[in-house]
Amino acid sequence: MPELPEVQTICDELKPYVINKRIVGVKVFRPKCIGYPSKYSFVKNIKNKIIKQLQRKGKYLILNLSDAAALIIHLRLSGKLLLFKEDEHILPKYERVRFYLSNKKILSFVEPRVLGRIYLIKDNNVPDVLKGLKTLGLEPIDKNFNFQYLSQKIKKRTATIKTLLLNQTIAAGVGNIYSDEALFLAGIHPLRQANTLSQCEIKKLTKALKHVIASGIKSKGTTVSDYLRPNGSEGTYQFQSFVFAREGQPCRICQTPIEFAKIQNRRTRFCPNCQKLTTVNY
DNA sequence: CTTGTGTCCTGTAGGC
DNA sequence: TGCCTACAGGACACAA
Repeated sequence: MPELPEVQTICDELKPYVINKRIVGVKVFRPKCIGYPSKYSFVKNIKNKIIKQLQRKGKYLILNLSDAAALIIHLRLSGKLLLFKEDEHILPKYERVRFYLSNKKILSFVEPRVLGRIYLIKDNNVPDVLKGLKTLGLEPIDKNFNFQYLSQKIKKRTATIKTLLLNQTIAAGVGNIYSDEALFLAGIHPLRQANTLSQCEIKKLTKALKHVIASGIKSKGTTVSDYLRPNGSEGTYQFQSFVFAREGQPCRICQTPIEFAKIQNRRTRFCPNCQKLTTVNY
């Protein structure tokens, strides 16, 4: 599932191939994947736009286009952006949208589960269907994401800390993988109520979030099922993860088997020994 | 405002 | 073999 490090990797690796290239054509195989506007307007308005800039905000990838337009892509669970040459005649399975670029490259939006979306906006007018982009909180790698920030966001909340880490208005770009990893590094059980965390624990969690996101970027993301980089290669963070996708395997610190719990209908992995459910006061 | 639950989607895995 | 169900989960709508 693409989170901040995965989307950052995609952004970085697409850049050299798409900046200042013109979108000469587009094919929409699955109109559902166009979140805004209609398929008709999307196809009509995107043609001949030039990709001026690429950036990432939270888990959103933003392609700034000529004529004050922007293409915004959210990969959700299983979305990929693959890049290949026109003359390679590659037809990826589950390809939903395909962009033809002026350098004879094809940018392919592949999304088996059809939850990912592509939006085309104009003059910075963000439609309601994209309001998550406007309400993003700080990203853990932001220098302003510090103890004060996180503490103020969570200290009075009764929800579990895991739930709040997945909340994009609190920690933009964090998803299931990196929230589990950060909670492990901070020694905090994912089911802890946020308002029971000590100052020390929130400080540890702040540091852990910054660390796992930065490590994820260095590793070019985590490949466990769907995520691939634009050239089809895999990320490597999964080889260093402490808990993610390791249920049943021994904890790398204490050998206790990693467990999982369902939190907000999400599978959450943790070490029952390193991450105690009881409040710890320092 | 906050919290928890249901929904969108479809391929895959496991049960029988 | 083949049908069925549960599951994966990010974001959002909605109810309480």
